[in-house]
Amino acid sequence: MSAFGDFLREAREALRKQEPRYSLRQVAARIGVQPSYLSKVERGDVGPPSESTVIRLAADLGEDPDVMLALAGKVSSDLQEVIRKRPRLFADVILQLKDMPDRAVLRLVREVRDGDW
Amino acid sequence: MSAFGDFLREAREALRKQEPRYSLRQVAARIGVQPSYLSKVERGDVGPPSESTVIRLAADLGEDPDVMLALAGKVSSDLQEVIRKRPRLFADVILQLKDMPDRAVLRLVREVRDGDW
DNA sequence: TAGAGTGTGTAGTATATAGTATACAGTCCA
DNA sequence: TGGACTGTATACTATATACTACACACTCTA
Repeated sequence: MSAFGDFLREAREALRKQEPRYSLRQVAARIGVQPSYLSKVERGDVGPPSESTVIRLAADLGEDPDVMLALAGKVSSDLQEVIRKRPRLFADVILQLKDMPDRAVLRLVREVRDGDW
Repeated sequence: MSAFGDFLREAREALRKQEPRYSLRQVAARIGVQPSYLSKVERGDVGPPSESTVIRLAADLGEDPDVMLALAGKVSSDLQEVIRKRPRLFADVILQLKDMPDRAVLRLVREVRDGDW
């Protein structure tokens, strides 16, 4: 049971139904890893790849890199920069998010997106 | 110039003014690392320590572990679990936070904290 | 029915991470 | 003025990370 691997395999298989260029081997070739490795990643046999590999993967599959990085349990390096600049603030946000029920987070996201900040 | 190291040294030196038990060597001994290593961390000679070491450090100095982890550019493993459960949602929040000015984030944090979610 | 393409199993590896071990020079103060 | 303490420099290291290389069995189709 691997969140990242499952997501990856489903996304790739969905694309593969339309275009054969989304076979495991061809994707692996395009993003520059061995097919055996990508296979292991998809089956959760090994952990999620490095940040740069996740990003190349997201680009090839047309997925949102931030979502894929989140699934991989990583924090993108540009986000790390944001955090580093205001760690206290970020820690506060995190603290709130931890205890918040899903609907609250959803509401928060919507408010943030739609509000005039 | 190391955000984590500077914060650490300042926090420790401040405590040291009151109690000599906050010398570099004694802190190192209590949290279970070599003094030479802690010295390098404080001066930014090496990167921030591992998550568990950061947490022991925060506990010994009476600092907020989430703040220190944020300064270390890390995401605590329990937060990673939260993210893993709803990566899309989190990616959305992150996306917003990236572009938000400081005052907006502050306001957001306050609203979240004080609001009845 | 051979050849191209498919996914996967096994074994090994380069690099980064997160430190250790020991030695050294300076300070404090009894 | 010598012992206990301070921080730091140098050299080395165990473990984890993020893969590679290659071989194998299967399927599809021309």
